[in-house]
Amino acid sequence: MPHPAPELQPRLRFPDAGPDAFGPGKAELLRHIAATGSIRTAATELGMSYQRAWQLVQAMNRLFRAPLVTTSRGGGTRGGAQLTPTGENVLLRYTRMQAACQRATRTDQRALFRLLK
Amino acid sequence: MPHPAPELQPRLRFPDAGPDAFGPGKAELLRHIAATGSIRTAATELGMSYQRAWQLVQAMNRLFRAPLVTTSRGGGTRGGAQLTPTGENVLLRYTRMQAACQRATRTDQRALFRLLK
DNA sequence: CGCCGTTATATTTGACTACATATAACGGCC
DNA sequence: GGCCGTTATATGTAGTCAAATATAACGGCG
Repeated sequence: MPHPAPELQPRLRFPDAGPDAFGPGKAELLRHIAATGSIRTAATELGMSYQRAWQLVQAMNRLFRAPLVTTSRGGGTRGGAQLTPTGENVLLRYTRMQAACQRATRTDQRALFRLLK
Repeated sequence: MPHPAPELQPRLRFPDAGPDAFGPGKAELLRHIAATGSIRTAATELGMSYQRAWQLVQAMNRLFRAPLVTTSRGGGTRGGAQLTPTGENVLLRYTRMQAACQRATRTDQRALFRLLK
């Protein structure tokens, strides 16, 4: 079963459709930053430039009342990045929302995929 | 109660994130075409150019096995556009999926909105 | 006080997108 | 066969966006 049944990953974005909104891209970046402790490493793993990742982090931090990611430069650890409690909270809820949407739309998803070319 | 509680409109797109994918924009266009019987009128109502609407219709028709919109030119009716059964089906299911996602994520939505700036 | 890998910023270049503009084609009806 | 409002297509242009490039700043540590 190479294609276990095509499923759409619901792409939730908020608060609007603009490019600064929080969506699946920023969520994925957040996951990698949490796992690696570095914006640069996360960016490399996702195949995007450091600048792009940095832009996204800035946009995220500006979007919420409190920053989602904190950073540090230099020192013995050579700097790095960590998720704040707010960041962890946002990531947790977003992930849960994705799963909930997936569950709630499974039947219609399959029907629609059968209509695709 | 002017703002009855900010709610995110889940922006479902499939089959991927590309610009040709079916999402809320094409769904809305489909609704207006169904209501007005004209691509041009629908485009005007949505504040977009006819060309843009036409591009979207083309992309939709190419995406699915059967076209979602049929068109006719000239004649007594001066031409127009209608939804095919497939078009009606897609629109129905997409609308239902939106509503299901809305329901399934209400709690997390509110929590996230409280964190926004 | 220099080493190091990271964060942080500025600038330029090229590609892509959106938009306006223009024009053709259609075809029942009078 | 001309009228009409719509569908359908082509083209040039401006505006926007992504990527590449280059460089500065940081600061614990040996």
